[in-house]
Formats: sequence, structure tokens, C-alpha cells
Amino acid sequence: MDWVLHVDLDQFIAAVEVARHPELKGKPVVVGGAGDPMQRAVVATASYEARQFGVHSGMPLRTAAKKCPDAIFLPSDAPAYEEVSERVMAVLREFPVVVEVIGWDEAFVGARTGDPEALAADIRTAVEERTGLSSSVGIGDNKLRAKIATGFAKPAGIYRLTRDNWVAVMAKRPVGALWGIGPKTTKKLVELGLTTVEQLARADPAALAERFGPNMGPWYRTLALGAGDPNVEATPYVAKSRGREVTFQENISDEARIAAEVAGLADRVAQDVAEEGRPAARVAVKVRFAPFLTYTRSVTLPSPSSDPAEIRRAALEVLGLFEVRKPVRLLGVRAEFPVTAEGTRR
DNA sequence: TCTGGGGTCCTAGGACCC
DNA sequence: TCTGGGGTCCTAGGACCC
Repeated sequence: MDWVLHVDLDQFIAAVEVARHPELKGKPVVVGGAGDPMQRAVVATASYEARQFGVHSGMPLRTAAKKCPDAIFLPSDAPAYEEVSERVMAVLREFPVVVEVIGWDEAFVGARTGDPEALAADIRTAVEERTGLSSSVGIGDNKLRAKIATGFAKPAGIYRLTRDNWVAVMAKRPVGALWGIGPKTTKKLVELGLTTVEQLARADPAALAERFGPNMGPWYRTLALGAGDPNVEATPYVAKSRGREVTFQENISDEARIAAEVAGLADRVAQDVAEEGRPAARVAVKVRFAPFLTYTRSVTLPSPSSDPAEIRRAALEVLGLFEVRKPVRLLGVRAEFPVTAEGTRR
């Protein structure tokens, strides 16, 4: 029978850091930003020891430092994590399976086997032996169930979630337990009286379409039923856009400085576009004003281009569409590649 | 909770064309 | 000149995920 396994590394970034700084083992470790808890930055990953103090991903470092004053703060070292991630994925690919990478620290694995738990255990062992990293594996009959199963498997475990136990496991859980339903949608669903997965599963698709749109509404209901994509594909990732953004440690107001920052970001994006080997079709600029008001403006290029001068020109043109009245907290530039022929997904 | 950085997908309105 | 209905492109914003 065909199975979808979701392999997820436990506290990945913190684990990589502990692996190369063994003296940190067992201590609360928080990785994020430049490693300075006084700076504007957020937690990328906290070790389980730090999580005990209420520290979690996405939390401002400053807040993390208050919750866990004894934590060790480390800068985020993306190249190091990428390298370790590559090694983990290589281990997965040695199995007779299809590997679909969906992030630094996780991948779907498609496999035909009579004993998915045995396969999951073998994968966990191999990853541990070859990289020293602990992982958890969710087993499902589609990606949604495998992904949610991993949450029950953590840490360092294996859990199976299929149509057979979906209702028993999920029916009474809050809608936010579903992969794809976040805080905003949860709030709106609760307002409609749909608090649990079971209630959402029984909801009227037409009413959901009315509230959330023709696609998203009915899709939420199918999530509650446990429906998901059962196909794992190894097709390499093709970026649809490449962007760079920066949050300033102190807000900036000087117009010349703002333009210079946008130009610099545009140049970095142009470099990424060149590496991509495909021309960009649109250029967007993001501006976040104090306190936290975010706007995006964009233009379609006269014709797709990889020319750095053209990307920079377009970015500055788009910047000109903004009325800068308040101090600027963040600037971003993003290049979008032409839309390839193809319809819907999901 | 004084809220990063890198992405993806969906929605909706208006322009424009036939 | 009142009025159509469908299709596609462009743009801004929202939500979600890692």
C-alpha cells in the first residue's frame, strides 16, 4: 500500500547548534537574528529546554530574554543549516522512496510498503546515525494527515493518522489544529459557530464559500474531513519569486537613505534573479511604516528582464508610488517570475 | 508579543476587449 | 444611447507556512 510519511527534524536549528557546541546540550538555547536579544529580531528556533519557559518560534528575542534570562542566544547561520539539511535529505533519498522537500527541516516521503512504522523507524535511525539529529515521523494516507500526525509524534516519535482514526483523533480538536487554518481564519470560523473539526466538517459548503470565497471556503471543510494530496513528487523546486527585505534596528526617515536602501535591495534581488537564470516579470516594493503599517506596490516590467539596472530602475519607480510620511521600519524588494502556463493547484 | 525574513496561494475590483 | 456577459490582465491586500 502507498503511504505518505512526513519527516520533521526535532528543534532543527537549535539541534544543529548544539551538535557543534556540545557544551550547550541540555541548556536553553535560542537561535535568531544576530544573536543579540536586544535587537529587533525574532526566535527562529528554541531548544526544548527554552520552550519550557514559554519561548517559541516567531517570538521577539527581547521577549524571549525576559521569559528565559538564562537562555543562550545564538545568531542564525543559514548556510550551516542548509548544509546539514542537504545531508539529511540525502539520507532520505537512499531509501527506495520519493522525497519531496518542503523546508529546511522537513520532507514528505512517498513509499510503497506493508509496514510504514518499520520504514519510519528505519528512517529515524538512519538520520540519527548519519547526522546526529533526532526526527519525528508522521504516517498518513495523504500529506495533510501525515503532516498533522507529526505533531502527535513529536518529539522523537512516530504516529499514524489515516481515515481509520481521523474522526476519533481529530473530531473534538479546534479548527486551528488543521494545517492551513491559522489564527485569523480560526477566529472567523468560531464566529460562525464552527469551533471544532467536527463542526467544520458538517458545515454547509455554500455558507463557507459565501464567507471565505469560492475556493477557500469549501476547501476548509475538506480539510476538516481529512482530505489532502496523496501524491508525493520529487520534482525540484522552482521559485515563483525572489525577494529581499530588511528591518532597520532604528526607523529611518531620510528620503535619500530610503532610496539608497531600496536600490541596494534591488541589486541583491537582481543577483538572485541572475542566479535563477530566468528574467523577472514584475517588481514589487514593500514598505513598513512605524508603528507597523505595511504596504506593497508593484509594476509589471515592459518585458521580462534580468538586467540589474532595469530591476533597480523599476524598484525606485515603485518606491515613488509611496507617500512617505512616517518613519520607515522595513523595506523590501521582490521580483516575480512570469507565470508559467498551468491552472489551479491544491 | 512592540511584532524577522523567505516564500506561496487566494480574493476581489477595475480596466479593457470582444 | 440604454444595456449584456465572458474572459483576461493588472494590482493590492490578506492569510498562511516554515
